[in-house]
Amino acid sequence: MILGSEFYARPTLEVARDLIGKVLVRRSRQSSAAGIIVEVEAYIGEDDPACHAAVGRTSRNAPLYGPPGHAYVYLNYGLHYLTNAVTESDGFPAAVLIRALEPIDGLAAMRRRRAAAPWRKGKSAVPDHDLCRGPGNLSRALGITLADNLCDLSRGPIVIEDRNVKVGKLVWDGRIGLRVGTEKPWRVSVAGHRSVSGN
DNA sequence: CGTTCGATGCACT
DNA sequence: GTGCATCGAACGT
Repeated sequence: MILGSEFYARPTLEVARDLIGKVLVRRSRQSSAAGIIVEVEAYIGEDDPACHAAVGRTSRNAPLYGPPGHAYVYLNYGLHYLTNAVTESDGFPAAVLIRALEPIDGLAAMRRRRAAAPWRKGKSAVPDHDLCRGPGNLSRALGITLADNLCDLSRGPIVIEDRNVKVGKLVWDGRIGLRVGTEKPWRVSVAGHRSVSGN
């Protein structure tokens, strides 16, 4: 069952917790690729120094201020697309960053897209459990680009489904890879999962 | 093991 | 001009 906007129109920490174990799917022309969400981070409001909305509303972060249940995709470090789900109410800037997936569908396409990265030329194949490990990696594996920014998560090309997947115990800790706001325990992941980043 | 650092593009000051 | 919500290679223990 595909999650509708009512799922996202809630406090961001609840949405973050409930996204663990859901299935992120991206459909392209022929195939579709999917994985179980095993790691996310919450970014909440203009008072959160790590949230893009901390600088106020700009053209880039405008999706954060829009209706919940839409994608916020942006280019980071000039190299990586990062994928977020917009949460809370229309007008309040908040989102959940999808940081890692356990690949379950479309592995061949994932391997092909990962291998196509310029820095992987001549390198060995990516192990399956690393295909969607890390926010930049999962976006590349699923073929997510700026074209997916603002897409309706209940209509695609990116959708998130509840497939009644059972996952392990959840852990909350500080967000990683940030210069500010690392003290807030707003990162949730499946304890000990191989596909979780930052280990 | 651990830590450091370059690649790379664009939003923002 | 500055600084990233990253990745992975290249070092040093």
